[in-house]
Amino acid sequence: MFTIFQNYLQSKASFTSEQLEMINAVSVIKKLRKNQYLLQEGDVWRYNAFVCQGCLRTYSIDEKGLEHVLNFAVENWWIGDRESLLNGTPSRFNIDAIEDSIVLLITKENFDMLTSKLPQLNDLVNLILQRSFVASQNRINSNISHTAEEKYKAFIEKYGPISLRLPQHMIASYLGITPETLSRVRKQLKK
Amino acid sequence: MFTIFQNYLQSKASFTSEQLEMINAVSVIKKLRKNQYLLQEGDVWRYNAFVCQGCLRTYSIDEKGLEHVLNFAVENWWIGDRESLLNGTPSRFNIDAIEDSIVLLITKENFDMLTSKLPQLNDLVNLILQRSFVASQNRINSNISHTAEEKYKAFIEKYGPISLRLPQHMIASYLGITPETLSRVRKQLKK
DNA sequence: CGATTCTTTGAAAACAGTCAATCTGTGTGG
DNA sequence: CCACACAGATTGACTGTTTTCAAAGAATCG
Repeated sequence: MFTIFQNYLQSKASFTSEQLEMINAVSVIKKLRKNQYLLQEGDVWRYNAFVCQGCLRTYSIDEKGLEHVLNFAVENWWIGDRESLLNGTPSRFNIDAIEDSIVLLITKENFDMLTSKLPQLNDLVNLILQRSFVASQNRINSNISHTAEEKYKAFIEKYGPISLRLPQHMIASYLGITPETLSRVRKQLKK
Repeated sequence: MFTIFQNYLQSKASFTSEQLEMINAVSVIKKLRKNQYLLQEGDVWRYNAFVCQGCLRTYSIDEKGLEHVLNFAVENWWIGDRESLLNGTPSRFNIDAIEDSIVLLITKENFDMLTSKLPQLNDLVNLILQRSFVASQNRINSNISHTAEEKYKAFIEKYGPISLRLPQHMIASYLGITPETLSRVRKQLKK
């Protein structure tokens, strides 16, 4: 599993084997069964987490008990609750595995140590943050501009083959529509 | 106007007067009349911009010619198009002044020079980026979870007195609803 | 195979959007 | 200073979309 992470790192920047060893030394592998929590609402999130294998989701639960999917993450994506990590506050979100998954965890303290010693890693993380921000701005733009059908098409476009791994009711939740509406949208599009 | 920016910087981190001078040296003040563009769709955005005075908005225009407000920014907020800045691509957004405004501009090149020489500034910018990301994630969560009325109440809650400076049709656009719907929501809430 | 979860479908109700008209306030030019 | 134009906000009637509730199929898992 370290190999997957190392391949990812090498594809994004250049690291010596000593540096990779340093990263390995503070990385912890965690296996998750389908439906298993990685983070539960109320807990504080203290890691940087990289998905080696599988698929996870971040979601909130509203007053009525309804789930709202904020993000998905598959192999080679990062996942976590940045708000909780940044402020040390209890998380308002849950993260769980949609498939059996393997994630690589590095505690905030260790990660900060790594980024201070490895400028390439620091730059990489910063770039990812910028891209994440841009992506979420674009998602907001899509949310306020488009109808259910347009949002679904844009989602399929953006997620490609990954979308086939996601239950429809979770995609509906991600788009902010009901599963019934998504089912009808799909029926429309089949023609 | 530099004073406003310096006060802001000092309130967030500690800078020597030489360092502030270095920042001043690459800062450009730009005055904007109400309705004047700061950025037009198709142009490349090359700055980091700080609002000293006034109020601006970032918005897109869809195929039907409708405007969709992505963000507002008032005094002591940063504004710009990070996607265009990061990738050097033509912007898909417009930024214009809602009130007569004054912004402080620093080109990307100069800003990178500053952050490489001033770690406090680098940390500050990184913190802002993280907070911006968290804020936009929360906005997405609100978008997919709430009705028009709930979104409007959350908006007023979050923007406080600033909301009084914004035309209603722009708030409606920000929330992804029509001006008529917002007007009716407000009528409801008056009781 | 039986149980559970997910998806689809139907009908009715709630909600938001569209179009058109009116009202309000602001600012400009005569 | 008034009159007028203009942009923004409100209202009403109507349309269309999405949700809700309920039930029936399909798929998945132990």
